[in-house]
Amino acid sequence: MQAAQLDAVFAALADPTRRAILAKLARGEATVTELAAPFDISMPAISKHLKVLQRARLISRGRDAQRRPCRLEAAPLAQAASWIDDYRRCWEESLDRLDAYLKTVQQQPRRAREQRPKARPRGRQH
Amino acid sequence: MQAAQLDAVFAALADPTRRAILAKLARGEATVTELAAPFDISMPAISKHLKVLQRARLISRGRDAQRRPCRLEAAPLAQAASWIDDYRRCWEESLDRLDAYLKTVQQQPRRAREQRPKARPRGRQH
DNA sequence: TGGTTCATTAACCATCTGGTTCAAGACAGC
DNA sequence: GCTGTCTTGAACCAGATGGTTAATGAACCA
Repeated sequence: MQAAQLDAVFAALADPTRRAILAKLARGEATVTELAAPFDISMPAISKHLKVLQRARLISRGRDAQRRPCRLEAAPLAQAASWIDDYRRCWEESLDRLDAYLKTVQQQPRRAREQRPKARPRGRQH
Repeated sequence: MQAAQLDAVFAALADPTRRAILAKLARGEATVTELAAPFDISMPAISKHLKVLQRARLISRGRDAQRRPCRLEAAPLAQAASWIDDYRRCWEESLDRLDAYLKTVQQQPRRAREQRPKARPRGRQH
């Protein structure tokens, strides 16, 4: 996946309105007015959001008379997930550090817990 | 995970410089100058990127004399992956459509997606 | 002490983003 | 045709973003 495509996908996912639109589309095709209904913003605003999603190829659009139904497209989401996935090995280490940290911290008085930056346990890294 | 946190994480991931920084951090802690080295931008620009990553809690920072080493933090990445994961059922449908389409088009046996194991990372949060 | 290194802050700039309103395009039904 | 519905386009605005340069802070070293 090219960088620019990843840029577009993550940028598209960074807005709660757009995530909500995707959530609705996950339950099936929908028209623009249907997608707009839950939100308190104007139709052109929705149209812009759809354009962002479309540029990221997260949705595709059809035609049905005056309507332009939207449908969720899987591939870019899968690719974004796959990008994150590449870090799994590293995060799992980090999650292990987190676990260890929480374990040690939960046995300490609360006051000591509040300024953390220096005290974190440092796992081995590669 | 709250919406605002997801916003911050996806927005942070939407920039190629920041993704490259994360990629480097995946191989271990690094100082700001080390992180800046591959890029052709000024140190304050790197500093700003780090602040974005830190606001998204994707990195944490320590202190070592004048240096402020950065470290990858796993949890928010895992949470972002998990958000995307919630759509898996829908995308797989769509990916299946894609597969079927490719099959009819190129008339080749498709031993597709064996490279998507992806059982959700360790059911830790959610 | 004073110089050097590592990193951040301040001030500024151009561009992008998310919203608005008003106008227009595309189509169905009468 | 005319009218109403669904959707997009154009123009505009405020605030965020990604970059710059110059100045400052913080810590080491000699």
